[in-house]
Amino acid sequence: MGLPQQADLEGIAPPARANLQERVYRELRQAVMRGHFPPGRSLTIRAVAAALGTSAMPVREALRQLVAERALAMLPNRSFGTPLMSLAQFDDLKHIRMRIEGFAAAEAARRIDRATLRELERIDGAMAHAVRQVERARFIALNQEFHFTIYGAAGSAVLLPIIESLWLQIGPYLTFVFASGARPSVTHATHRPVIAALKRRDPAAAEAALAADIGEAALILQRVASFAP
Amino acid sequence: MGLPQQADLEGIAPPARANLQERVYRELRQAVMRGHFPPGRSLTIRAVAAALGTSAMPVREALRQLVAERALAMLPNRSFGTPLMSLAQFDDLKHIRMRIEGFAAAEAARRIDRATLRELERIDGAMAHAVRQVERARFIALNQEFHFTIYGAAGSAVLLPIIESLWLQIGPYLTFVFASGARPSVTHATHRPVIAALKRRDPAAAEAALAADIGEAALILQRVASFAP
DNA sequence: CAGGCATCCTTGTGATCACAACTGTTGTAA
DNA sequence: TTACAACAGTTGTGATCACAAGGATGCCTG
Repeated sequence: MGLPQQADLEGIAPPARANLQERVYRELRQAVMRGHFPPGRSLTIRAVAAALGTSAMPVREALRQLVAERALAMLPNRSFGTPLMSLAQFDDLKHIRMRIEGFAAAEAARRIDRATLRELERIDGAMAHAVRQVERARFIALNQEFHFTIYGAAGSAVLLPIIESLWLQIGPYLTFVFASGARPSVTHATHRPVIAALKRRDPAAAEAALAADIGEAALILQRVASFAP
Repeated sequence: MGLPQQADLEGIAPPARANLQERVYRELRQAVMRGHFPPGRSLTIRAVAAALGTSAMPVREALRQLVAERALAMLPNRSFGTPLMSLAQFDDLKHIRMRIEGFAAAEAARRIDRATLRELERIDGAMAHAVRQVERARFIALNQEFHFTIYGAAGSAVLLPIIESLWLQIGPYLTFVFASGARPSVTHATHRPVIAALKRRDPAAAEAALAADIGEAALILQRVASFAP
């Protein structure tokens, strides 16, 4: 009965749990992280349910899950929405990101293999291409892929969800990248030292280079974004 | 109509939102963090609802929220429960904790005020008392209060929920403290250098002392706990 | 006595309904 | 014209029901 057990089947992806709630959650999560919703955007259960063609049940659970991850917040009017940060909060987030993601980069420098390094080179090349074509959405997706390839190489199942939560928190502010004419090529420039440090297996340099990348990106965002008082 | 606005009312606690779901969430969250549930303990929606005298609705949302914070996990049998870690995962968690909570301690050393320092002394004294009386539950609560007083002094709204998530993840392993005859006095000894470093406003020393405290505590837990293969 | 199968029970999941709190608007009266 | 009250609409929240998927249990048969 059935195919014989094969070693290939080790550690394959979970069956994706044909869970409606899970699908709604993934959908909203990616939308937030890719900057589809501006800061302060309010999301009502019924509106999302209607947009996705489901009932309210899966949506309210997905929204609540995203609140727990700090991707969304409960507005004072007891409604869901993307958080609106003050400049001080944005700065706080930037510093924590530099520290935690820098740490992940240092760990990655100790463990990364050749195949993953080549993967980073590939993404970096694709980003340069996306810059020329001014495909901002693709650029943001590639940037995300670049960073999380490194964080994945750090090999910590504890660290990864933490970093994802941090990215969910800046997510809404990526909308300003679309709105403004900011040249994303700067980010590309800051990626090169990261790759170089990883190749040299230099943890301290990797940490510094990645922190610099985050700092640069935050500086650009700070210029074009608007903040809560 | 009503009382005149007073400056005293600035920044008071939110009205606690007489939310049933919120209350269930808080209850379960604290139970997990205080080590009321052993690793691998399964929690069914209906059982919790019955225990709390509510319907299933608030409970399922609270459970899902806790899954998002890594306090609970979805067991392969599609049921909720506290996570069961392997020794490698426990070690990973320990290292991330030492790094992130150490960083928080370093920040706290830069910003902590005299009143909070006195508060730490008070908690430390109470812990010594609890040790003598072998009140393990009280000891765990005080230890939690000690650490989070420091983390609160770090003054980062981004860092605090991250650390709370880390504590939720070790929570179940605190049950072994109750089960075993482990002497918690060691923890008290490692708290003294932390306080000393904070008093000296020495970030590096505070980070090292707090990391040492976490390392010591994890070592004790490692001895008495049992892990997944 | 052992193995396999049918049955029941438990589980999470999704939908629907009723409700209270709040918002914004509209209509009326001074 | 303005102020206030009533109302309609929207929102999250909680309860309840139906259902499919597993898992366990017990019965029946060889």
